[in-house]
Amino acid sequence: MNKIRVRFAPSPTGGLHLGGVRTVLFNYLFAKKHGGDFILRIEDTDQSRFVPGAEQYIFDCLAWCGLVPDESPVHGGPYGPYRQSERKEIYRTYAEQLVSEGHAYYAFDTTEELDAMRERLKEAGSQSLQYDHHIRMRMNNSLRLHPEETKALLDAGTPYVIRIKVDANETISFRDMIRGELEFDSSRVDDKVLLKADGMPTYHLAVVVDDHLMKISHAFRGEEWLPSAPVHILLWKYLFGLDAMPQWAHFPLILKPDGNGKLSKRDGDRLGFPVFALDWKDPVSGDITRGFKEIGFLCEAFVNLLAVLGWNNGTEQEVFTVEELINQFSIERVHKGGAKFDYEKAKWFNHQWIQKLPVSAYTSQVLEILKDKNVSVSGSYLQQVLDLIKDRCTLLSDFWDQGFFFFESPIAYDEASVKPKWDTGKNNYFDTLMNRYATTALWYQDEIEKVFKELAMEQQIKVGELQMIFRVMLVGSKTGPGVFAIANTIGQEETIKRIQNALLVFG
RNA sequence: GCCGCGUUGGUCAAGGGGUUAAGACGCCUCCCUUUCACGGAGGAAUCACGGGUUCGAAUCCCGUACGUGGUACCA
Repeated sequence: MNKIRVRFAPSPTGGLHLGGVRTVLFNYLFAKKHGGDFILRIEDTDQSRFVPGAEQYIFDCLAWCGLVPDESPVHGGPYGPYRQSERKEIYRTYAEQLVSEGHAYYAFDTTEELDAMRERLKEAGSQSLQYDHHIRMRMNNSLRLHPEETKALLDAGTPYVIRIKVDANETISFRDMIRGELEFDSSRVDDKVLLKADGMPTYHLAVVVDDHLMKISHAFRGEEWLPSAPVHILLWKYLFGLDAMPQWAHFPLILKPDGNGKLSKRDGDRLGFPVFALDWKDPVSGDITRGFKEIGFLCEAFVNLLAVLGWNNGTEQEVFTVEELINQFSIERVHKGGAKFDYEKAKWFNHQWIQKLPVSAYTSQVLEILKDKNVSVSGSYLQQVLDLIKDRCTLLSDFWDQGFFFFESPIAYDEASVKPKWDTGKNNYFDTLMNRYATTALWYQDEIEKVFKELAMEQQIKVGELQMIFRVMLVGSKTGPGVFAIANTIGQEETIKRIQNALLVFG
């Protein structure tokens, strides 16, 4: 058996969204599981849609996810170039070969003529508006024209495209690793353009040629490609033989959470969640679309949640490391039906990974968040804080909301909770507590709590109420981890200072 | 319109002729915590519909409905 080789072939037209990254992931997992190669090929054949920076962005996304290609325009490899625009001349050769073998033809129809043709078909009540065997003999192409006419047109430099000639009444069948045997009636397949007037190939020609030249063994892509698969099968048959054809699999779509349809960037904006892996800045409008990374996702969680969107291993396991995924992945267990994206579940995965990983794994990322808040702390102090509050964090950005009071004194107090409980007794208690804490020799959690409770007992005040007030003094609100753990972490001096500050407000 | 693909709780889903139809997210209740979370224990909620085949159908077959993708010199 030949070496397993798979490819992901995006076009650099904008941000890389969930569905794209999942396609990468499934390709990657399949390759790694079988000791194969994962190739990244840039499909930049549509010059009108080229977006500067989009290619680099794709590499950045892959790098963040840890899905590094074995071969690509930047990683190199023996089958380059890996950018289709740099392979332009290769495709023409194959297109011409198809023409000379009678499987394709030159078509000189202008855009206007094409529009007129569709208009006529529509008026005639035709159910299909395709350029196919029904109408091709009425169009301006080398099938209908005399060879001399065609030659004259060609010699005159008339713009033309090359179209595949799909014969009617043939059954085109192939096996999809996810969906099983699939059959199409060639009569319904149109004469797709293979080579455009600008000399660039369309996707249809380019995938087949490149998959062959790059020795791709398994061709996986999104379900949106299923309807054009017959064209690709035909091309394989005419060009390289069906025996050489890779095995196919078409992944289900990722759908929007509400309503219906394919998940798009717009849905994320509308519903308030990211759909891109990384922040994407539109080079024209300058608009920034937030990415999973910047919103506070760990790459481990992102990969994990994508993996189980349309795949599972048949057990109850949901949290997987990449190694586990590589080990257990199988195309056959990928679903046929599309899945609606659920952001709540996505966040749950991130929470799981924040708990699963040692805090040292993301300390530096939290440090970045703190830097934005103009807070600088030592790594060891931060690590201590992180361990205390990670349970309550779903996104990395939550570490600020859940732990800001470890880095700065409260600026406002939940007075509504404290006022009703406040009296001279409480005032006296905290005044004394301050002094006791000032003389506490060993500052650690149990001791802090012991001093606190002993004083409460002496003054015969209920500990519960005092604890709540103490918490508000240290934090500003009634939230956070154990109050004595907080006091222990922020330290003796700071604890006393905060009591003092609060006394000024409540007293 | 035509062609393709799909359809198990609100969502992700296991199960592929006999099950009390797993589990997870979310939701609700309770416990824990004199805070808020986390955690723990429960709960509500499902085989799209109609016909077959079969002793028996979520599971196999056929229709229908619904959804979705394609129908470009875009990928």
